[in-house]
Amino acid sequence: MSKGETTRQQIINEAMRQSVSLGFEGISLGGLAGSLAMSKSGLYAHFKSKEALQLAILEEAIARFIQAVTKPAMAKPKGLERLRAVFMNYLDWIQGDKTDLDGCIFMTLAQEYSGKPGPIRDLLVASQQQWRTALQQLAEQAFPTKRQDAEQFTFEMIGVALSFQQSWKLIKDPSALQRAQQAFEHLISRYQSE
Amino acid sequence: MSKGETTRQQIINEAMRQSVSLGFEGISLGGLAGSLAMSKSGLYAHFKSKEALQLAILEEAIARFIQAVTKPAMAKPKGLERLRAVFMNYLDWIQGDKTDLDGCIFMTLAQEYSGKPGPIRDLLVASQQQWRTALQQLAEQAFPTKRQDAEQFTFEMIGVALSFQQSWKLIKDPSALQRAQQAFEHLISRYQSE
DNA sequence: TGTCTAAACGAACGATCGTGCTATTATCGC
DNA sequence: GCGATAATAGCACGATCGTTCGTTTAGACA
Repeated sequence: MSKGETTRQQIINEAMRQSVSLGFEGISLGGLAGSLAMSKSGLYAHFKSKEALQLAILEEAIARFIQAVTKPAMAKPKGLERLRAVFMNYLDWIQGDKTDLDGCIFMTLAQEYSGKPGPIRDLLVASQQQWRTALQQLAEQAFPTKRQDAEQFTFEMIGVALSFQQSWKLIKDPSALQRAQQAFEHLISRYQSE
Repeated sequence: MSKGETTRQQIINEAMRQSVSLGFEGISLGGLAGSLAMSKSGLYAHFKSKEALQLAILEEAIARFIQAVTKPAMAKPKGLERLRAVFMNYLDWIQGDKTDLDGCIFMTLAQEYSGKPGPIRDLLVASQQQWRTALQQLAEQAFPTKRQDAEQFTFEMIGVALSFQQSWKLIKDPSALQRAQQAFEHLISRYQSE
């Protein structure tokens, strides 16, 4: 990897970390350059615009999410076990201990770009739909007798994750993780019944 | 009401509307003044600082939330019916048709101030805890035999609301409302069983 | 090692940010 | 209606924003 590509990755890495809490509008190129101990213009030379940097961050985040949440679960056997693994990886992703990102950047951007059209929103929505589709397929495999309810399952599972992030990051409720796991188990047992 | 108090309310009103989608950092006093067809300094004279304006917005939002969600439900009989009314009002609040706020400002601020200490975060957290406590009490009244599970119920119900906002505002899923209602009914029937 | 190209820098741009100050205008009690 | 006072406007401030420029430093390959 060339020198330029290396620093470009470092920029994206640091920018991604800051974006989790500050959002894409909250990060500044000057502040970023300061965090990386380099000049603002030197940093800017790696991207055509701030929006191009934001898109690069989002693309990198999507890749990391798949790498951290989806992919490792594929080692598990198809069905409930795989679904459970994805959920646990998802909670880990939200906690951010392993990715040192404290929080889920997609939840930050979902708020920021709910009412703001443009290429960033488009990519974000596309990635979210892809994620929901993937979850839906996992649910169909886990509950083959209730394939038509997989979309509803996805809706509720995402809700558990969102509630977890809010309880954990904002309220700082120490029982948030336990509550999320318990909610997931109840959700599962509901779709297993009959 | 004096002239000053009137325009102060208009400022807060417009600022609140913009804050839902842009967040508290995203609103600018210049832009706000432009939207209200008044000078930036004329607007600024009503508040000691931008943060004071933000606090005023949040206080007003809390008051409106109670007025729109909590209070009307008190007309319903104690128990499940009242709990259901609160949930429905909550969904209305998130949709924002009646408050013309498109979206729940608390969800926007929850993201923005998760990792940003200060008086705004303090007030936001306090209001959220109050909201959770209120929901918990409603759940205890609705399911008297499962009083120790009321906190878990609250966690999951908030998750349904969060998932609804995401599906409705970001993904624009037309079945979001139905999914939320269905999730709530399943949640209720779980706590009613036995 | 010398040369060419890539990478980083420093300075400056116009614009906008939040925040003061002073002056002008409108409101309200007598 | 007049005078005191509240409300709004105008202007400028230092700072920071994203962006562009020309220059200098560093890396990569011959």
